[in-house]
Amino acid sequence: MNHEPRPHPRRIAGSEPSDLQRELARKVLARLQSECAAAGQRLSVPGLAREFGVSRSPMTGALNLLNEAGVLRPAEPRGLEIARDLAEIDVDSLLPASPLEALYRRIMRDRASGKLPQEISETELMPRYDISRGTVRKLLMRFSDEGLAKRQPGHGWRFADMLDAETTAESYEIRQIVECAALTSPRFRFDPDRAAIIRRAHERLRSGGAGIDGDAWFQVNADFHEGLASFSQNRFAVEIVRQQNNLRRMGEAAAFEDLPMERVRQSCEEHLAILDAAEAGDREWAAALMRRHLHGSAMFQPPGID
Amino acid sequence: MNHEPRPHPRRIAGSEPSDLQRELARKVLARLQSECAAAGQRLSVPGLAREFGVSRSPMTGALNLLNEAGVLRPAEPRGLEIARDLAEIDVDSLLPASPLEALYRRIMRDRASGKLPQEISETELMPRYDISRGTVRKLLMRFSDEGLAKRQPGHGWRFADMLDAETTAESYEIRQIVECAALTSPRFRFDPDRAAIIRRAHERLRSGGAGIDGDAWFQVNADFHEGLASFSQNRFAVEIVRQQNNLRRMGEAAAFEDLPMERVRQSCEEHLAILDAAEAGDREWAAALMRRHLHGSAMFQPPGID
DNA sequence: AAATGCTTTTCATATCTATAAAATGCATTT
DNA sequence: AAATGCATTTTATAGATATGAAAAGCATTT
Repeated sequence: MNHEPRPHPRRIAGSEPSDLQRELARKVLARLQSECAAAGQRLSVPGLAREFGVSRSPMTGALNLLNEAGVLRPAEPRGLEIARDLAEIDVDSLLPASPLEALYRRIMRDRASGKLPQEISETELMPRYDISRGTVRKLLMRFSDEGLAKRQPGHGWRFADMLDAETTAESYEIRQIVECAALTSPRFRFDPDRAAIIRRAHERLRSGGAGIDGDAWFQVNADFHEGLASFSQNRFAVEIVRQQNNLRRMGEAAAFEDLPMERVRQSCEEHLAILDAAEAGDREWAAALMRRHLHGSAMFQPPGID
Repeated sequence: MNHEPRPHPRRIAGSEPSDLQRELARKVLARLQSECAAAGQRLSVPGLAREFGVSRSPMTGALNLLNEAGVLRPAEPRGLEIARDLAEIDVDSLLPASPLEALYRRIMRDRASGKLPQEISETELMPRYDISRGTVRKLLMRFSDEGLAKRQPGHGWRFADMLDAETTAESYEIRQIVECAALTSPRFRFDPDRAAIIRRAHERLRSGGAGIDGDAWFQVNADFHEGLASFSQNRFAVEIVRQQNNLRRMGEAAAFEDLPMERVRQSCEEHLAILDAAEAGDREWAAALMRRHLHGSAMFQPPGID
């Protein structure tokens, strides 16, 4: 046990950042984009740390990462500020997902496509993806958090049901129930700022800019449904919508087919109409539209188009 | 590394059974009670194992435990059968909960009563309850499974909000939405067997037999709501009701006050009326009663009385 | 007062081996 | 055909240490 000064604890430029720092960097960038933040704006580490529920250390690392990537630049007399226009940046190519995140998605795809069985043991996964038990645990815990897997009583884990027609029908039913009720809840309160962000995302998509892949559409879609649910001021409603989104994400991971652009555009229109009705205070009408929207989507397999 | 014969892998009578085996034994006993199973009935290990989702090994251990406790006896020419009348048996005193289970409840109580903060680290819990890190993880994972705690991005865990008036109101709102919708779902299918079990439990409670503590009432109550939700044939509805029950269990763990017997009796009546309406096929009426039932309960603090 | 940059402290992960327990297989019985 | 009892294999937990990362404190700057 020696007491020599240890190496500098902060991340050295060029060394590998932690998974958390990478993910934070991606989230911060995405958030700045959705806010349409402009070059020159300074960023507050404590503020962002609070917003994302972490301490200053990893957030400092995340901003350094963005600095190295050229998104931010040192500000005078200190701190960091936005270095350039963010609208054109594609988050995924500038800051690839962390290895852990990539693995997570890979496993999800493998499960969705049937390459992984519904029930599986940790030791089965270790050699398969060449990872340690700890990593397996971390990944499975994340699946568990998102309601996509459960630990079985004795040994092993079990992925959630999905894909099959029955589960899909039940999913649409519960979404219809909860989302429509959220719209007509007495505690409903429309949040214009959030609505504006949702609208902007839809319009960008509708106008057919670059990078409209399935993932992008899925995210816009999920944000719409989650956002509307959040207007009900009921955290459980939001939780339910979020979990349903996760489930659908898993189902969709299987379908690699390109999405029918026409359907996407129509869904966008429907979303915007619902948003308009909600903003105008005509919540019964918004709920009716939502019911129809979800009902219409349910008719089309595979899930993911709504 | 030697190759001498290892000790017998099956549990030796008198040695400590595993947590899983204890919990299985308790569940099997409870299930036999609710079925009003009679002395002399033989038990099938493979059948029970399948029913509870485990392999034969732990189920064999669980039945041996019940044998040692005098609930079962060896049958001719082999196997085990019920040894005596089960109606009078109090599960908790005959087969105390496993140490892990006891710890789980203790932590829940401590959290509910404010002895534990909402945010907490694993290392804080280790010395506090004198347990290893592994045990802490297992317990926290269970809290997480039941929606009562979440891992935070960086370090530490965070228990779910509860108790405060706002969360309670949101909880009642979502229950009203989901449970009433479940009753009027087009896929609703009444299950007479399950209903009979629920009825029996209520009647036992109403007639004021021995051992009517808060826990017993809570369980009957939870089974009622979960059972009715299950008639909707929608697994997500059941999941939601279950999670809400877990939340309320946590909230209730704080309130040690004795329950007002009059309120319990009234709730029983309301439950039975809802069940009757559902059985008679008058589901709109059942939903109306349910709405009123949940609304009435919401007026009374603390939660737990419904 | 609030943010920054750095330091110190606390916390959790990685990795290993030993061991306990659950899952599975199989011959045998009914 | 299905259940039992026993044997074997597979799977996960326990315990302990080294190490890396996040949280928290503090002086300094604006």
